[in-house]
Amino acid sequence: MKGTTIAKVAREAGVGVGTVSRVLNGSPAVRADTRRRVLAAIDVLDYEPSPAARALSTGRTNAVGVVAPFFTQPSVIERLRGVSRTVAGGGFQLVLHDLERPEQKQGLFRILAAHGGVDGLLSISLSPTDDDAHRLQAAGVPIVLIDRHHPTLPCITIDDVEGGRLAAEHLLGLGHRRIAFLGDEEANQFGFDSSACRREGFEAALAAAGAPLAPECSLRRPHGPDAARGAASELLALEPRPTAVFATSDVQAIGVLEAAHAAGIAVPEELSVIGFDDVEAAEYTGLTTVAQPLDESGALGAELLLRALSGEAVESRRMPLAIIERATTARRVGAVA
Amino acid sequence: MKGTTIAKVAREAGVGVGTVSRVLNGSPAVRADTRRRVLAAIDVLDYEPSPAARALSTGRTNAVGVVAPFFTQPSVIERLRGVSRTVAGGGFQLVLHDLERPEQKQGLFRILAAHGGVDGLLSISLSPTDDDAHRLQAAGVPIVLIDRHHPTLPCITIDDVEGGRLAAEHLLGLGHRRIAFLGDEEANQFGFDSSACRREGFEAALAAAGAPLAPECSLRRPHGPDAARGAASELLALEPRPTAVFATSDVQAIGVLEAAHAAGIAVPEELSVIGFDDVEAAEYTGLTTVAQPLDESGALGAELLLRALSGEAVESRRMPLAIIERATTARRVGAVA
DNA sequence: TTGAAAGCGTTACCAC
DNA sequence: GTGGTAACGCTTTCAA
Repeated sequence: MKGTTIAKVAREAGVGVGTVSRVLNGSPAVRADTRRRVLAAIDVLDYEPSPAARALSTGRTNAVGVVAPFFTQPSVIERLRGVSRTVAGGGFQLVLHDLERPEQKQGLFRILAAHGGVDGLLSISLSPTDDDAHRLQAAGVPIVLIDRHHPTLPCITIDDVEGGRLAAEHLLGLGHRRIAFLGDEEANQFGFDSSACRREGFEAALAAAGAPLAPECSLRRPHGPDAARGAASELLALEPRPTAVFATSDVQAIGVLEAAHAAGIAVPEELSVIGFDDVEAAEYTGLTTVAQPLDESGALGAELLLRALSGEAVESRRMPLAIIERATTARRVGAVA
Repeated sequence: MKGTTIAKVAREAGVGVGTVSRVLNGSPAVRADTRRRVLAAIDVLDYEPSPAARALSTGRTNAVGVVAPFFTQPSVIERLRGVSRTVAGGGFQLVLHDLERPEQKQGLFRILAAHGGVDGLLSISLSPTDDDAHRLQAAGVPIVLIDRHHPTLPCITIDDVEGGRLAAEHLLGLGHRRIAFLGDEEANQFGFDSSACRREGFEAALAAAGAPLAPECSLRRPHGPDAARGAASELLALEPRPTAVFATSDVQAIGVLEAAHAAGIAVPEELSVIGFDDVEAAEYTGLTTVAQPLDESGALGAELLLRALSGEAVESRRMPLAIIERATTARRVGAVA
């Protein structure tokens, strides 16, 4: 019950508050029958300790903060699932900070770094400034980055360049030569650069195979299904029309699928489409994609943070990538096997 | 900086802690130039107040808890988006409690009800027990339910029965007579009953139109795409085959779409499919559905909670429903207009 | 093994 | 207007 304090419990049990505290915290230095009396009092009074008082006294909150551009990308949700499971499993609360606009990033880490808010931080797709990183370190607040590189902080990442290369090779292997690219705008205020890296790897592989990406076949648009649909329409109106498209996210790839459908272009017969991420919607839509372990990346990041919280040194990890071949890519008609 | 306390700021500014506190809390009772000195000291020392100390002193945490069966249903995510936006807008932190298994519900509300954790609670699709509800009230912790009815607590709901009726009427209006139903298992440990209510309204409307739901056409399965696919296959193997299916969630409806595709049955030409919720995937897949304002329900729930937190009395709200006609329903072949 | 008391960093009340 | 001080509820050290 609210209003029930450790002092009342102590009085009820006929012991000192120190003893109640020891029972609460599982200290072995309490005689068995004293413990029983205290437990009984706790039960009778329906006592629940105050997290605030505890936090003030110990300096630990038992909460970890998660900073994420929450709803911009479904992939974030899947990462969050892994984070949530692991954080809860470790007995921590999860304080979620959703960033919808880049300005909100300003000062967020700094506030979180200051004493009290959270014991540790998990940052999805977002990186603190150098200044914030120093602050966090000075404050002793560990942070783990997920889906973001950083020179000094522990990160859970993938090799985006390699991912682009994998997509290119898959398409190339199916005999495609005129291949289009659809990615995110590369100048963005959050500083996301995975789309750019994927493009790099993709372009390099294409060039190496003697089928360089034509400028008119390379589009970069704001992230989201609508922009993707529009961009895809442009791509499909090209002469000659590309026989395959690589989109740097499943969301965009699905936009391409829709545009193709609207234009009466059969996938994969007339157009192959490959995405990136392997979000749930990719399974729904039968999308071939470059899969990264989303849920696992969140879980691993959280696990690393938990370890850092218990004093262990942790280091960055790189997650594996794999092509999941579903129903949207096929051998180019007329291609030589 | 961690370690910087209000006392140090006071010393630096040459004032008492009370004055610093007043400045911090925007009290007008501070002379302008004193305020300036304090602000300067705060800046120099890079001071950030301790949430824990503040919480202990004021009894308020500035955090609201959100309890949700987080990842079982995509619809929850969309609700969460509205919640997050509104909660953050109100200057509160969002503490997320994901329930993956029903047992976890045990004790959760009770812990949250106790002093300290959060100032208020938002519960998505989940209801506290009567005992917990009393506890919350006794503790003065307001709670608002989203997507769940409750006799005494404020709720944001929809009329599920009406939703079922809408789906039936849409299909009936297109000339369908042999219509199938696919819903969730009605006995579940979370106590979800929206699927059952939708079925009720659906069945009633069908019966009223003289086209009662055939027993073999009514399937209830565990929620999720896989089970839905399986169930849909059964439905599609029926003789005579239903010409339309109502699934009580978009996730299940998408499973039906997949099964139809796999069986080579054309949608909507040979089979009409209507879902429920209008999640984002429904847009991707062109699914016709009974739409409920998911994001808005979260936002409204959070808004109500914020009001309750500021002492206002709040009352339940019912959200509107609407058929969104996309590409998966069509007039039955041979039906009389 | 236990009790008493000193913090932890705020806010809020009470004098001045 | 402003400074000092008593809470707030817990953990932890120090004695006993």
